Amino acid sequence: MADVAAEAHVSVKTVSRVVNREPGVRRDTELRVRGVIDRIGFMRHDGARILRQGRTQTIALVVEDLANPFYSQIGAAVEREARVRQHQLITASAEGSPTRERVVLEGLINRRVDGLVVVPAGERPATDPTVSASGTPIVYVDRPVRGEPCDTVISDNPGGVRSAVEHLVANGHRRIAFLGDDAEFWTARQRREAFVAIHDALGLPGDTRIAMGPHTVESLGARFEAWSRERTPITAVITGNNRVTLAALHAMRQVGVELGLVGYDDFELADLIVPSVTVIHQDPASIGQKAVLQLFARLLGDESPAQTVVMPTRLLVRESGRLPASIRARKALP
Amino acid sequence: MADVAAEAHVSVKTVSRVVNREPGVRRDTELRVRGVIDRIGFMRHDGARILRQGRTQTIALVVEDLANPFYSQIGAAVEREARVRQHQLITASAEGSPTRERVVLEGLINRRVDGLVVVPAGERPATDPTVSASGTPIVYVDRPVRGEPCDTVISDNPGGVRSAVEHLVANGHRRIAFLGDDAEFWTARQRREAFVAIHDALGLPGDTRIAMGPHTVESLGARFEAWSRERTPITAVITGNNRVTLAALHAMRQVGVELGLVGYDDFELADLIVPSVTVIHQDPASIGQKAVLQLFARLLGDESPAQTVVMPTRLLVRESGRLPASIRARKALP
DNA sequence: CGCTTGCCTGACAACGCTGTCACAAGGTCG
DNA sequence: CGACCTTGTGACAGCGTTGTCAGGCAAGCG
Repeated sequence: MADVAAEAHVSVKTVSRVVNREPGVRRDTELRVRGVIDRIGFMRHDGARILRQGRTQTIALVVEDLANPFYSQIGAAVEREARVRQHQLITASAEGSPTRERVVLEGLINRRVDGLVVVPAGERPATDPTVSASGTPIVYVDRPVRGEPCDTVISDNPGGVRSAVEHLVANGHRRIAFLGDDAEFWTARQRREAFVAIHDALGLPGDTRIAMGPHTVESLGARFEAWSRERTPITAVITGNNRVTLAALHAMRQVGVELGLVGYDDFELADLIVPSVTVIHQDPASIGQKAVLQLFARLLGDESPAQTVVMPTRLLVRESGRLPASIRARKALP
Repeated sequence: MADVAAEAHVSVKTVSRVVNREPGVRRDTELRVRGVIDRIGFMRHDGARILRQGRTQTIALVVEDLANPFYSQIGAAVEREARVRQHQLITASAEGSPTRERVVLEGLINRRVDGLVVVPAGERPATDPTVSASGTPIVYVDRPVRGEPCDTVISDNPGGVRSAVEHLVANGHRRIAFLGDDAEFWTARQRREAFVAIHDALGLPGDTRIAMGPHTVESLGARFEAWSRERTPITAVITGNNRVTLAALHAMRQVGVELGLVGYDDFELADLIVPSVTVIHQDPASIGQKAVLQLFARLLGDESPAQTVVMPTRLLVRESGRLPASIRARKALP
């Protein structure tokens, strides 16, 4: 900037004014400065600008696994919203480890990102002193954290699970199993609890099968085979998220069992599988968008109490919730 | 840092030394400083550090659409590699527009990112003066750019397409169509050209059907119907990327045609569809990783000539390449 | 005892920008 | 004709670090 100033016979401040389109620069001065800028290819150093102004115009997104479509869709939405607000997005992955999450968050706060959208790995980061002391606004997504209330955007897990169970029951299923992801995840636990609650409320058989992850195709296959050998086998499963759904589909195919299925999370091609898969749909893009909106509200000075937004889910009814033909036949026998 | 210094009765420089674990600080001084740091919760301001040191420890990834699994897998790989090298990753989307890409790249260069991994929207960004003048190392991914040679990581498109055509021919297909994505994309064009070349080399019928995108389920459905009414209808299609494959699958289902299919890009559940989908597999994670490795080599001073890495593809043979039963029957008739 | 050596520590400038304030020149007004 | 405003411009400090260099002090050496 000093070079430009010297070349254009003005002060650096005037160059700064031109670069930032500040008013109060005479037309011919501006043109002269612009000419020099173009000629020597000057580009403002945003690092210095940031240091001076205090705002980094950057927000960060911390997720578990960027390759998971659920998170990548959130990521795409967050990036888009950030971009239209002239902010850049740093994406970081904690790979599900609270320890790594702490390190990642500290790094981001050292960088003075203006705000954070976080899918928390553990459940207590809110009380992490370094993070909360920094005053950086955070919006949590998909899972809440313990401690004082924080801005959070979650899915209506109980509602989603209820719609799934009711749908299966309406289709004649009575013995329904729940396959949740790792119980370490709050989401997995909340969905399991919702499942148990609605299951009891509907007066379904008491000896429910519930299995929490991590699941593999093999482990699920073995489980399905074992279940199918029982006296009163289950006829349907509800899977706790997209990972589990995919594993379950592969496992069913592999061991050749036929079960009713409703999966949490929609996924590409769910409608092309045979039978097409009924899912509890939650829209990751809306979730991400909602989170960013809340974050920017905070950045603009919104001081209202922390807010938890529960995003509605929608049951996308396809075919997999029906009572499989083989089961209908078997039941008709005696 | 000044606060810490005052509190610990040392100079800011000593605090700096402690924070950065520089040698040459007496044990008790260090402990005293650390105590104060913990007590008042000091966190180094990386912005200032960056300004002073010149390196931002940040790289950026510019893609077309973060929600597309192909890109999000690249993103996950790039983020991981960046993280292990103590760098942060800024992800940005240009939404396929060269104009927006220019703006995005300028923004990133203003931020002085240390390096860029770019899936170029247009074909000439390399010659963009602002970008090249900045001296920021760039590695292009998935598509090359025109102009002087640049570090590039691309997929072996001709090889992939050839394996697909040969596979279909080996399964008895003779009349094969190619459905490419928008011809604006280099990848789409290169795959089309490879298709034409191998098609001719194998002496297949000359009146090949080739249709470039953008495609929708509806447009493809109409096309399939029209094609099926011809005197000598095609029996198989090759789809030019994951987007097209998905649309084609939906379209086939919708209009009820049965065609052989090989798709470029593997996708989740390709093996669970009926018939399972044979694909040309390219590994986005390896592509992303390769790109980052090259980028960091440049950052560490590698001055060797620009390099184009062609990543091999692998044909994952499933069922969709077979001659559909209906067609076999029809052929047997006369 | 004076001199060198090595170890700690601190003063200071600089990284590149922008906010504040001051100032000059020209115009307007009573 | 002086007081006052408006417009365009520049000097300067300071954002929070770190690299450089210099200095103080104790130990080692001849």
